[in-house]
Amino acid sequence: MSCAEAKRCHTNPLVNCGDCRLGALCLPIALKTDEINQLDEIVKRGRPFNKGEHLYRQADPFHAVYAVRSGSFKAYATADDGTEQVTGFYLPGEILGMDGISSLSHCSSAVALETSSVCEIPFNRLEELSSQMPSLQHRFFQIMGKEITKDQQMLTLLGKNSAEERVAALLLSISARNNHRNLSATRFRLSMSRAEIGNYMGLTVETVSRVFSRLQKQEIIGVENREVEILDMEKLKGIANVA
Amino acid sequence: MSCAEAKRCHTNPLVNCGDCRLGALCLPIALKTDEINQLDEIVKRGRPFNKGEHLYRQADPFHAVYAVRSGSFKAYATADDGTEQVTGFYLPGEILGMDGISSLSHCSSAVALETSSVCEIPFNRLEELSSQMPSLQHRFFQIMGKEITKDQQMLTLLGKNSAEERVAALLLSISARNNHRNLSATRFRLSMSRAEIGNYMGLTVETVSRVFSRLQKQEIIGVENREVEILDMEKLKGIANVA
DNA sequence: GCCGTCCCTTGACCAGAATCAACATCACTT
DNA sequence: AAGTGATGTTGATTCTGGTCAAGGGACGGC
Repeated sequence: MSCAEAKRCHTNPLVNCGDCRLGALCLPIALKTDEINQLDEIVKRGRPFNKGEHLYRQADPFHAVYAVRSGSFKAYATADDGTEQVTGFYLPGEILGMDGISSLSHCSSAVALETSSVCEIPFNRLEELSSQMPSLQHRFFQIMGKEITKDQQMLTLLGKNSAEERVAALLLSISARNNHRNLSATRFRLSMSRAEIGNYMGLTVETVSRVFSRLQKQEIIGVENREVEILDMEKLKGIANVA
Repeated sequence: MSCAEAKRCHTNPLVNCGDCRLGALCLPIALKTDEINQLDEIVKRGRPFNKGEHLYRQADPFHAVYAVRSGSFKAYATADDGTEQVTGFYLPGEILGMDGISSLSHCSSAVALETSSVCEIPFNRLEELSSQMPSLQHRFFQIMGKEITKDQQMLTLLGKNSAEERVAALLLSISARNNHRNLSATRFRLSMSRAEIGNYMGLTVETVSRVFSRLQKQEIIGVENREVEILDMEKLKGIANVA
Protein backbone atom coordinates (compact mmCIF):
# COMPACT_ATOMS: atom_id res chain seq x y z
CA MET A 1 0.00 0.00 0.00
CA SER A 2 1.39 3.42 -0.89
CA CYS A 3 1.68 6.08 1.77
CA ALA A 4 -1.02 8.18 0.23
CA GLU A 5 -3.31 5.21 0.00
CA ALA A 6 -2.58 4.24 3.58
CA LYS A 7 -3.32 7.73 4.75
CA ARG A 8 -6.59 7.86 2.90
CA CYS A 9 -7.50 4.48 4.28
CA HIS A 10 -6.73 5.35 7.88
CA THR A 11 -8.23 8.76 7.87
CA ASN A 12 -11.28 8.62 5.69
CA PRO A 13 -14.09 7.11 7.70
CA LEU A 14 -16.54 7.94 5.00
CA VAL A 15 -15.57 5.18 2.62
CA ASN A 16 -18.46 2.73 2.62
CA CYS A 17 -18.60 -1.00 2.03
CA GLY A 18 -19.64 -0.55 -1.58
CA ASP A 19 -16.56 1.50 -2.41
CA CYS A 20 -14.11 -0.27 -0.14
CA ARG A 21 -11.09 -1.68 -1.90
CA LEU A 22 -11.35 -4.67 0.43
CA GLY A 23 -14.96 -5.49 -0.36
CA ALA A 24 -14.09 -8.68 -2.14
CA LEU A 25 -12.23 -10.06 0.88
CA CYS A 26 -14.47 -8.98 3.67
CA LEU A 27 -18.06 -9.52 4.69
CA PRO A 28 -19.89 -8.20 1.62
CA ILE A 29 -18.91 -11.01 -0.78
CA ALA A 30 -21.95 -12.31 -2.60
CA LEU A 31 -24.20 -9.51 -1.40
CA LYS A 32 -26.25 -7.41 -3.79
CA THR A 33 -25.81 -3.66 -3.93
CA ASP A 34 -28.83 -2.87 -1.80
CA GLU A 35 -27.78 -5.53 0.69
CA ILE A 36 -24.34 -4.00 0.92
CA ASN A 37 -25.96 -0.68 1.63
CA GLN A 38 -27.93 -2.19 4.49
CA LEU A 39 -24.81 -3.77 5.91
CA ASP A 40 -23.09 -0.45 5.51
CA GLU A 41 -25.63 1.18 7.78
CA ILE A 42 -24.73 -0.91 10.78
CA VAL A 43 -20.96 -0.65 10.31
CA LYS A 44 -19.14 1.93 12.44
CA ARG A 45 -15.90 3.41 11.19
CA GLY A 46 -13.97 5.09 13.97
CA ARG A 47 -10.67 6.90 14.26
CA PRO A 48 -7.54 4.91 13.52
CA PHE A 49 -5.72 3.01 16.26
CA ASN A 50 -2.11 3.79 17.04
CA LYS A 51 0.42 1.04 17.41
CA GLY A 52 -0.09 -0.57 20.81
CA GLU A 53 -3.69 0.59 21.25
CA HIS A 54 -6.20 -2.08 22.10
CA LEU A 55 -9.28 -2.84 20.07
CA TYR A 56 -10.68 -4.90 22.93
CA ARG A 57 -9.30 -6.61 25.98
CA GLN A 58 -9.74 -10.04 27.45
CA ALA A 59 -12.90 -10.20 29.62
CA ASP A 60 -14.40 -7.12 27.95
CA PRO A 61 -18.07 -7.64 27.19
CA PHE A 62 -18.49 -8.77 23.62
CA HIS A 63 -20.62 -6.57 21.45
CA ALA A 64 -19.01 -6.46 18.03
CA VAL A 65 -16.70 -8.12 15.56
CA TYR A 66 -14.21 -6.06 13.59
CA ALA A 67 -13.03 -6.06 10.00
CA VAL A 68 -9.48 -4.82 9.58
CA ARG A 69 -9.51 -1.91 7.15
CA SER A 70 -5.81 -1.06 7.21
CA GLY A 71 -2.78 -2.01 9.25
CA SER A 72 -2.74 -5.16 11.33
CA PHE A 73 -3.72 -6.56 14.70
CA LYS A 74 -2.54 -9.30 16.98
CA ALA A 75 -4.96 -11.29 19.15
CA TYR A 76 -3.57 -12.82 22.32
CA ALA A 77 -4.83 -14.53 25.45
CA THR A 78 -3.33 -13.91 28.86
CA ALA A 79 -3.16 -16.85 31.28
CA ASP A 80 -3.64 -16.63 35.04
CA ASP A 81 0.11 -16.57 35.54
CA GLY A 82 0.41 -13.57 33.21
CA THR A 83 1.97 -15.39 30.27
CA GLU A 84 0.59 -14.50 26.90
CA GLN A 85 -0.25 -16.63 23.89
CA VAL A 86 -0.71 -15.02 20.51
CA THR A 87 -3.74 -16.62 18.86
CA GLY A 88 -3.66 -14.83 15.54
CA PHE A 89 -2.52 -12.00 13.31
CA TYR A 90 -5.18 -10.16 11.34
CA LEU A 91 -4.55 -8.33 8.08
CA PRO A 92 -6.82 -6.02 6.05
CA GLY A 93 -10.08 -7.66 5.02
CA GLU A 94 -9.93 -10.21 7.84
CA ILE A 95 -12.42 -10.39 10.68
CA LEU A 96 -11.43 -10.58 14.33
CA GLY A 97 -13.24 -10.63 17.64
CA MET A 98 -15.17 -13.85 17.07
CA ASP A 99 -13.66 -15.28 20.24
CA GLY A 100 -16.32 -13.47 22.21
CA ILE A 101 -19.37 -14.87 20.45
CA SER A 102 -19.90 -17.95 22.56
CA SER A 103 -19.52 -16.49 26.03
CA LEU A 104 -20.47 -12.86 25.35
CA SER A 105 -17.12 -11.72 26.68
CA HIS A 106 -13.81 -11.67 24.85
CA CYS A 107 -11.42 -14.40 25.88
CA SER A 108 -8.52 -12.69 24.17
CA SER A 109 -7.24 -9.17 23.64
CA ALA A 110 -6.55 -7.46 20.34
CA VAL A 111 -3.89 -4.80 19.86
CA ALA A 112 -2.80 -2.79 16.82
CA LEU A 113 0.66 -3.73 15.55
CA GLU A 114 0.92 -0.47 13.60
CA THR A 115 -1.39 2.42 12.80
CA SER A 116 -4.54 0.60 11.83
CA SER A 117 -8.22 1.08 11.31
CA VAL A 118 -11.22 -1.19 11.52
CA CYS A 119 -14.88 -1.38 10.69
CA GLU A 120 -16.82 -2.20 13.82
CA ILE A 121 -19.79 -4.49 13.20
CA PRO A 122 -22.12 -4.61 16.21
CA PHE A 123 -22.97 -8.26 16.62
CA ASN A 124 -26.62 -8.00 17.57
CA ARG A 125 -27.23 -5.80 14.55
CA LEU A 126 -25.35 -8.30 12.42
CA GLU A 127 -27.55 -11.08 13.77
CA GLU A 128 -30.72 -9.11 13.04
CA LEU A 129 -29.57 -8.31 9.55
CA SER A 130 -28.48 -11.90 8.95
CA SER A 131 -31.97 -13.11 9.83
CA GLN A 132 -33.38 -10.93 7.10
CA MET A 133 -30.60 -11.56 4.62
CA PRO A 134 -29.79 -15.24 4.03
CA SER A 135 -26.73 -14.41 1.95
CA LEU A 136 -25.24 -12.43 4.83
CA GLN A 137 -26.02 -15.22 7.28
CA HIS A 138 -24.37 -17.66 4.90
CA ARG A 139 -21.35 -15.43 4.51
CA PHE A 140 -20.88 -15.09 8.24
CA PHE A 141 -21.20 -18.82 8.84
CA GLN A 142 -18.54 -19.15 6.17
CA ILE A 143 -16.22 -16.66 7.86
CA MET A 144 -16.56 -18.43 11.19
CA GLY A 145 -15.97 -21.75 9.49
CA LYS A 146 -12.81 -20.37 7.98
CA GLU A 147 -11.58 -19.26 11.39
CA ILE A 148 -12.18 -22.82 12.62
CA THR A 149 -10.27 -24.44 9.78
CA LYS A 150 -7.45 -21.90 10.15
CA ASP A 151 -7.10 -22.69 13.84
CA GLN A 152 -7.15 -26.42 13.14
CA GLN A 153 -4.39 -26.08 10.57
CA MET A 154 -2.46 -24.19 13.20
CA LEU A 155 -2.98 -27.10 15.61
CA THR A 156 -1.38 -29.43 13.08
CA LEU A 157 1.53 -27.05 12.67
CA LEU A 158 2.16 -26.78 16.41
CA GLY A 159 1.60 -30.47 17.04
CA LYS A 160 3.88 -31.90 14.41
CA ASN A 161 6.20 -29.45 12.74
CA SER A 162 9.74 -28.34 13.43
CA ALA A 163 10.83 -24.77 14.03
CA GLU A 164 11.82 -24.31 10.37
CA GLU A 165 8.55 -25.72 9.10
CA ARG A 166 6.57 -23.41 11.38
CA VAL A 167 8.40 -20.25 10.41
CA ALA A 168 8.26 -21.16 6.71
CA ALA A 169 4.51 -21.76 7.04
CA LEU A 170 4.00 -18.35 8.63
CA LEU A 171 5.93 -16.57 5.89
CA LEU A 172 3.92 -18.42 3.25
CA SER A 173 0.67 -17.60 5.00
CA ILE A 174 1.46 -13.90 5.04
CA SER A 175 2.66 -14.10 1.45
CA ALA A 176 -0.58 -15.76 0.31
CA ARG A 177 -2.73 -13.29 2.21
CA ASN A 178 -0.81 -10.38 0.71
CA ASN A 179 -1.18 -11.87 -2.71
CA HIS A 180 -4.90 -12.20 -2.17
CA ARG A 181 -5.00 -8.48 -1.46
CA ASN A 182 -3.04 -7.72 -4.64
CA LEU A 183 0.11 -6.89 -2.75
CA SER A 184 3.49 -8.44 -3.35
CA ALA A 185 3.65 -12.10 -2.44
CA THR A 186 7.44 -12.03 -2.32
CA ARG A 187 8.32 -8.82 -0.56
CA PHE A 188 6.68 -7.46 2.57
CA ARG A 189 7.23 -5.90 5.92
CA LEU A 190 6.40 -7.91 9.03
CA SER A 191 4.38 -5.81 11.42
CA MET A 192 5.08 -8.18 14.29
CA SER A 193 8.28 -8.68 16.28
CA ARG A 194 10.33 -11.88 16.37
CA ALA A 195 9.01 -12.43 19.89
CA GLU A 196 5.42 -12.24 18.66
CA ILE A 197 6.16 -14.63 15.82
CA GLY A 198 7.81 -17.03 18.24
CA ASN A 199 4.98 -16.82 20.70
CA TYR A 200 2.44 -17.52 17.95
CA MET A 201 4.39 -20.47 16.59
CA GLY A 202 5.28 -21.98 19.96
CA LEU A 203 8.96 -21.06 19.70
CA THR A 204 11.36 -18.74 21.51
CA VAL A 205 12.71 -15.51 20.03
CA GLU A 206 16.14 -17.04 19.72
CA THR A 207 14.87 -19.97 17.69
CA VAL A 208 12.93 -17.71 15.34
CA SER A 209 16.00 -15.56 14.86
CA ARG A 210 18.17 -18.58 14.12
CA VAL A 211 15.67 -19.93 11.59
CA PHE A 212 15.60 -16.56 9.82
CA SER A 213 19.39 -16.57 9.73
CA ARG A 214 19.55 -20.12 8.39
CA LEU A 215 16.96 -19.47 5.67
CA GLN A 216 18.85 -16.36 4.69
CA LYS A 217 22.17 -18.21 4.54
CA GLN A 218 20.55 -20.75 2.20
CA GLU A 219 19.32 -17.83 0.07
CA ILE A 220 15.71 -18.90 0.44
CA ILE A 221 14.70 -15.59 1.94
CA GLY A 222 16.28 -12.19 2.30
CA VAL A 223 15.79 -10.46 5.63
CA GLU A 224 16.58 -6.93 6.62
CA ASN A 225 15.06 -6.19 9.98
CA ARG A 226 11.35 -6.65 9.47
CA GLU A 227 11.56 -6.44 5.71
CA VAL A 228 11.34 -9.90 4.16
CA GLU A 229 11.85 -11.03 0.59
CA ILE A 230 11.09 -14.55 -0.50
CA LEU A 231 13.87 -15.48 -2.93
CA ASP A 232 13.02 -19.10 -3.57
CA MET A 233 9.32 -19.75 -3.16
CA GLU A 234 9.59 -23.43 -4.15
CA LYS A 235 12.24 -24.25 -1.60
CA LEU A 236 10.29 -22.38 1.06
CA LYS A 237 7.20 -24.40 0.25
CA GLY A 238 9.30 -27.53 0.39
CA ILE A 239 10.45 -26.65 3.88
CA ALA A 240 6.92 -25.87 5.01
CA ASN A 241 5.70 -29.23 3.69
CA VAL A 242 3.23 -27.45 1.44
CA ALA A 243 3.60 -29.30 -1.83
CA MET B 1 -24.33 -44.44 30.73
CA SER B 2 -25.83 -47.84 31.60
CA CYS B 3 -25.85 -50.61 29.04
CA ALA B 4 -29.58 -50.50 28.66
CA GLU B 5 -29.50 -46.78 28.23
CA ALA B 6 -26.70 -47.02 25.69
CA LYS B 7 -28.59 -49.60 23.74
CA ARG B 8 -31.75 -47.55 23.70
CA CYS B 9 -29.73 -44.55 22.64
CA HIS B 10 -27.93 -46.30 19.78
CA THR B 11 -30.88 -48.19 18.50
CA ASN B 12 -33.87 -45.97 18.89
CA PRO B 13 -33.88 -43.52 16.04
CA LEU B 14 -37.32 -42.33 17.00
CA VAL B 15 -36.25 -40.25 19.98
CA ASN B 16 -36.78 -36.64 18.99
CA CYS B 17 -35.02 -33.46 20.04
CA GLY B 18 -37.74 -32.62 22.55
CA ASP B 19 -37.27 -35.88 24.43
CA CYS B 20 -33.54 -36.23 23.99
CA ARG B 21 -31.58 -36.48 27.20
CA LEU B 22 -28.92 -34.33 25.58
CA GLY B 23 -31.24 -31.51 24.60
CA ALA B 24 -29.73 -29.12 27.07
CA LEU B 25 -26.23 -29.58 25.64
CA CYS B 26 -26.97 -29.65 21.97
CA LEU B 27 -28.55 -27.35 19.45
CA PRO B 28 -32.00 -26.86 20.98
CA ILE B 29 -30.96 -24.75 23.98
CA ALA B 30 -33.10 -21.65 24.25
CA LEU B 31 -35.57 -22.84 21.65
CA LYS B 32 -39.29 -22.95 22.35
CA THR B 33 -41.21 -26.21 22.05
CA ASP B 34 -42.61 -25.50 18.62
CA GLU B 35 -39.19 -24.37 17.44
CA ILE B 36 -37.67 -27.60 18.68
CA ASN B 37 -40.27 -29.48 16.71
CA GLN B 38 -39.32 -27.61 13.56
CA LEU B 39 -35.66 -28.36 14.15
CA ASP B 40 -36.62 -31.94 14.76
CA GLU B 41 -38.12 -32.20 11.31
CA ILE B 42 -34.85 -31.52 9.53
CA VAL B 43 -32.74 -33.79 11.75
CA LYS B 44 -31.96 -37.24 10.39
CA ARG B 45 -31.25 -40.09 12.79
CA GLY B 46 -29.59 -43.00 11.08
CA ARG B 47 -28.29 -46.38 12.13
CA PRO B 48 -25.43 -46.44 14.64
CA PHE B 49 -21.81 -46.40 13.52
CA ASN B 50 -19.49 -49.20 14.47
CA LYS B 51 -16.07 -48.49 15.86
CA GLY B 52 -13.83 -47.47 12.97
CA GLU B 53 -16.65 -46.42 10.65
CA HIS B 54 -16.36 -42.99 9.13
CA LEU B 55 -18.98 -40.30 9.49
CA TYR B 56 -17.33 -38.33 6.70
CA ARG B 57 -13.94 -38.24 5.07
CA GLN B 58 -11.57 -35.48 4.16
CA ALA B 59 -12.49 -33.92 0.78
CA ASP B 60 -16.05 -35.27 0.96
CA PRO B 61 -18.55 -32.63 -0.09
CA PHE B 62 -19.96 -30.89 2.94
CA HIS B 63 -23.69 -31.08 3.39
CA ALA B 64 -24.38 -31.51 7.09
CA VAL B 65 -23.11 -31.07 10.60
CA TYR B 66 -23.61 -33.81 13.16
CA ALA B 67 -24.58 -33.89 16.82
CA VAL B 68 -23.16 -36.83 18.71
CA ARG B 69 -26.02 -38.76 20.28
CA SER B 70 -24.01 -41.55 21.89
CA GLY B 71 -20.48 -42.86 21.77
CA SER B 72 -17.63 -40.66 20.57
CA PHE B 73 -15.82 -39.56 17.44
CA LYS B 74 -12.38 -38.40 16.53
CA ALA B 75 -11.77 -35.80 13.83
CA TYR B 76 -8.43 -35.88 12.05
CA ALA B 77 -6.75 -34.31 9.05
CA THR B 78 -4.43 -36.23 6.76
CA ALA B 79 -1.47 -34.37 5.28
CA ASP B 80 -0.06 -34.90 1.79
CA ASP B 81 2.62 -37.17 3.19
CA GLY B 82 -0.01 -39.36 4.81
CA THR B 83 0.61 -38.29 8.40
CA GLU B 84 -2.48 -37.66 10.44
CA GLN B 85 -3.30 -34.97 12.96
CA VAL B 86 -6.19 -35.43 15.36
CA THR B 87 -8.08 -32.14 15.56
CA GLY B 88 -10.67 -33.06 18.14
CA PHE B 89 -12.63 -35.61 20.12
CA TYR B 90 -16.41 -35.27 20.19
CA LEU B 91 -18.62 -36.56 22.99
CA PRO B 92 -22.42 -36.79 23.23
CA GLY B 93 -24.16 -33.45 22.78
CA GLU B 94 -21.24 -31.95 20.87
CA ILE B 95 -21.37 -30.85 17.25
CA LEU B 96 -18.83 -31.87 14.66
CA GLY B 97 -18.38 -31.35 10.95
CA MET B 98 -18.09 -27.58 11.03
CA ASP B 99 -14.71 -27.81 9.30
CA GLY B 100 -16.57 -28.10 6.01
CA ILE B 101 -18.63 -24.93 6.26
CA SER B 102 -16.17 -22.52 4.71
CA SER B 103 -15.06 -24.49 1.67
CA LEU B 104 -18.09 -26.75 1.18
CA SER B 105 -15.87 -29.79 1.50
CA HIS B 106 -14.61 -31.41 4.66
CA CYS B 107 -10.97 -30.74 5.44
CA SER B 108 -10.87 -33.48 8.01
CA SER B 109 -12.27 -36.96 8.50
CA ALA B 110 -14.42 -38.17 11.38
CA VAL B 111 -14.40 -41.73 12.65
CA ALA B 112 -16.32 -43.48 15.44
CA LEU B 113 -14.12 -44.48 18.38
CA GLU B 114 -16.75 -46.93 19.62
CA THR B 115 -20.31 -47.83 18.68
CA SER B 116 -21.84 -44.39 18.28
CA SER B 117 -24.81 -42.59 16.84
CA VAL B 118 -25.40 -39.08 15.58
CA CYS B 119 -28.11 -36.71 14.53
CA GLU B 120 -27.40 -35.47 11.04
CA ILE B 121 -28.35 -31.85 10.49
CA PRO B 122 -28.35 -30.92 6.80
CA PHE B 123 -26.64 -27.57 6.65
CA ASN B 124 -28.73 -25.87 3.99
CA ARG B 125 -31.88 -26.79 5.91
CA LEU B 126 -30.26 -25.47 9.08
CA GLU B 127 -29.46 -22.22 7.31
CA GLU B 128 -33.04 -21.87 6.06
CA LEU B 129 -34.46 -22.58 9.46
CA SER B 130 -31.98 -20.22 11.11
CA SER B 131 -33.16 -17.42 8.87
CA GLN B 132 -36.68 -17.90 10.16
CA MET B 133 -35.70 -18.56 13.73
CA PRO B 134 -33.35 -15.97 15.24
CA SER B 135 -32.83 -18.03 18.39
CA LEU B 136 -31.55 -20.95 16.32
CA GLN B 137 -29.29 -18.67 14.31
CA HIS B 138 -27.99 -17.25 17.56
CA ARG B 139 -27.43 -20.69 18.99
CA PHE B 140 -25.50 -21.86 15.99
CA PHE B 141 -23.30 -18.76 15.95
CA GLN B 142 -22.65 -19.57 19.59
CA ILE B 143 -21.71 -23.18 18.86
CA MET B 144 -19.31 -22.12 16.13
CA GLY B 145 -17.86 -19.47 18.43
CA LYS B 146 -17.29 -22.14 21.04
CA GLU B 147 -15.43 -24.30 18.54
CA ILE B 148 -13.21 -21.29 17.79
CA THR B 149 -12.41 -20.61 21.44
CA LYS B 150 -11.82 -24.32 22.08
CA ASP B 151 -9.33 -24.50 19.22
CA GLN B 152 -7.59 -21.34 20.41
CA GLN B 153 -7.20 -22.75 23.92
CA MET B 154 -5.73 -25.81 22.29
CA LEU B 155 -3.24 -23.58 20.46
CA THR B 156 -2.09 -22.18 23.80
CA LEU B 157 -1.73 -25.67 25.18
CA LEU B 158 0.37 -26.87 22.26
CA GLY B 159 2.40 -23.69 22.06
CA LYS B 160 3.42 -23.38 25.66
CA ASN B 161 2.72 -26.38 27.84
CA SER B 162 4.80 -29.39 28.82
CA ALA B 163 3.79 -32.99 28.22
CA GLU B 164 2.39 -33.31 31.75
CA GLU B 165 0.40 -30.12 31.45
CA ARG B 166 -1.08 -31.24 28.16
CA VAL B 167 -2.16 -34.67 29.34
CA ALA B 168 -3.54 -33.23 32.59
CA ALA B 169 -5.51 -30.68 30.58
CA LEU B 170 -7.01 -33.40 28.38
CA LEU B 171 -8.10 -35.47 31.37
CA LEU B 172 -9.66 -32.41 32.96
CA SER B 173 -11.41 -31.52 29.73
CA ILE B 174 -12.97 -34.97 29.47
CA SER B 175 -13.83 -34.88 33.16
CA ALA B 176 -15.59 -31.53 32.83
CA ARG B 177 -17.47 -32.62 29.72
CA ASN B 178 -18.59 -35.81 31.45
CA ASN B 179 -19.68 -33.82 34.46
CA HIS B 180 -21.68 -31.52 32.23
CA ARG B 181 -23.52 -34.59 30.96
CA ASN B 182 -24.20 -35.79 34.51
CA LEU B 183 -21.67 -38.56 34.30
CA SER B 184 -18.85 -39.12 36.74
CA ALA B 185 -16.21 -36.40 36.64
CA THR B 186 -13.69 -38.63 38.37
CA ARG B 187 -14.05 -42.03 36.77
CA PHE B 188 -14.37 -42.72 33.07
CA ARG B 189 -13.25 -44.85 30.21
CA LEU B 190 -11.14 -43.28 27.48
CA SER B 191 -12.50 -44.22 24.09
CA MET B 192 -9.28 -43.16 22.37
CA SER B 193 -5.90 -44.90 22.33
CA ARG B 194 -2.71 -43.50 23.80
CA ALA B 195 -1.53 -42.91 20.24
CA GLU B 196 -4.60 -40.83 19.49
CA ILE B 197 -4.17 -38.83 22.68
CA GLY B 198 -0.54 -38.26 21.83
CA ASN B 199 -1.32 -37.22 18.29
CA TYR B 200 -3.95 -34.75 19.51
CA MET B 201 -1.65 -33.25 22.13
CA GLY B 202 1.46 -33.11 19.93
CA LEU B 203 3.25 -35.91 21.81
CA THR B 204 4.39 -39.46 21.06
CA VAL B 205 2.71 -42.55 22.44
CA GLU B 206 5.72 -43.20 24.64
CA THR B 207 5.54 -39.78 26.24
CA VAL B 208 1.82 -40.10 26.92
CA SER B 209 2.40 -43.49 28.46
CA ARG B 210 5.19 -42.14 30.65
CA VAL B 211 3.07 -39.23 31.83
CA PHE B 212 0.25 -41.62 32.76
CA SER B 213 2.71 -43.75 34.69
CA ARG B 214 4.18 -40.76 36.52
CA LEU B 215 0.77 -39.36 37.45
CA GLN B 216 -0.22 -42.78 38.70
CA LYS B 217 2.95 -43.13 40.78
CA GLN B 218 2.15 -39.77 42.39
CA GLU B 219 -1.33 -41.07 43.11
CA ILE B 220 -2.94 -38.22 41.22
CA ILE B 221 -4.76 -40.59 38.89
CA GLY B 222 -5.45 -44.28 38.79
CA VAL B 223 -5.12 -45.97 35.42
CA GLU B 224 -6.11 -49.44 34.36
CA ASN B 225 -5.88 -49.73 30.60
CA ARG B 226 -8.35 -47.15 29.31
CA GLU B 227 -10.18 -46.83 32.60
CA VAL B 228 -9.12 -43.65 34.39
CA GLU B 229 -9.90 -42.41 37.88
CA ILE B 230 -8.94 -38.95 39.03
CA LEU B 231 -7.77 -39.38 42.61
CA ASP B 232 -6.59 -35.86 43.35
CA MET B 233 -8.46 -33.31 41.30
CA GLU B 234 -6.72 -30.34 42.90
CA LYS B 235 -3.24 -31.60 42.15
CA LEU B 236 -4.28 -32.45 38.62
CA LYS B 237 -5.59 -28.93 38.13
CA GLY B 238 -2.36 -27.61 39.58
CA ILE B 239 -0.38 -29.56 37.00
CA ALA B 240 -2.61 -28.39 34.17
CA ASN B 241 -2.17 -24.75 35.25
CA VAL B 242 -5.91 -24.44 35.64
CA ALA B 243 -6.24 -22.64 38.94
C1' DG C 1 -8.82 -71.91 24.59
C1' DC C 2 -5.29 -70.49 21.49
C1' DC C 3 -3.19 -67.47 18.42
C1' DG C 4 -2.07 -63.24 16.16
C1' DT C 5 -2.32 -58.49 16.16
C1' DC C 6 -2.54 -54.30 18.11
C1' DC C 7 -1.80 -51.56 22.13
C1' DC C 8 0.82 -50.19 25.91
C1' DT C 9 4.90 -49.78 28.85
C1' DT C 10 9.65 -49.20 29.95
C1' DG C 11 14.55 -48.39 29.10
C1' DA C 12 18.67 -46.34 26.67
C1' DC C 13 20.12 -42.92 23.84
C1' DC C 14 19.83 -38.79 20.91
C1' DA C 15 18.42 -34.37 18.91
C1' DG C 16 16.10 -30.10 18.61
C1' DA C 17 14.74 -26.34 20.89
C1' DA C 18 14.88 -23.85 25.47
C1' DT C 19 17.65 -21.38 28.48
C1' DC C 20 21.30 -18.43 29.85
C1' DA C 21 24.39 -14.96 28.53
C1' DA C 22 26.67 -11.42 25.92
C1' DC C 23 26.51 -8.19 22.54
C1' DA C 24 24.82 -5.57 18.35
C1' DT C 25 21.40 -2.69 16.45
C1' DC C 26 17.28 -0.08 15.98
C1' DA C 27 14.12 3.53 17.08
C1' DC C 28 12.60 6.91 19.96
C1' DT C 29 13.46 10.81 23.18
C1' DT C 30 15.64 14.66 24.45
C1' DA D 1 23.50 14.06 17.87
C1' DA D 2 23.74 11.37 21.96
C1' DG D 3 21.55 8.38 25.15
C1' DT D 4 18.38 4.75 26.43
C1' DG D 5 15.38 0.88 26.28
C1' DA D 6 13.48 -2.38 23.27
C1' DT D 7 14.57 -5.62 19.73
C1' DG D 8 17.37 -8.86 17.40
C1' DT D 9 21.50 -11.98 16.77
C1' DT D 10 24.74 -15.42 18.07
C1' DG D 11 27.12 -18.77 21.02
C1' DA D 12 27.43 -22.30 24.88
C1' DT D 13 24.97 -25.37 27.60
C1' DT D 14 20.96 -27.91 29.35
C1' DC D 15 16.95 -30.60 29.19
C1' DT D 16 12.53 -32.19 27.53
C1' DG D 17 10.62 -35.13 24.68
C1' DG D 18 11.57 -37.90 20.37
C1' DT D 19 13.52 -42.12 18.50
C1' DC D 20 14.82 -46.80 18.63
C1' DA D 21 14.32 -51.18 20.72
C1' DA D 22 12.37 -54.89 23.37
C1' DG D 23 8.96 -57.12 25.83
C1' DG D 24 4.34 -57.73 28.16
C1' DG D 25 -0.61 -57.71 27.98
C1' DA D 26 -5.34 -57.06 26.13
C1' DC D 27 -8.71 -58.17 22.83
C1' DG D 28 -10.98 -60.29 18.84
C1' DG D 29 -11.37 -64.18 15.70
C1' DC D 30 -11.33 -68.86 14.98
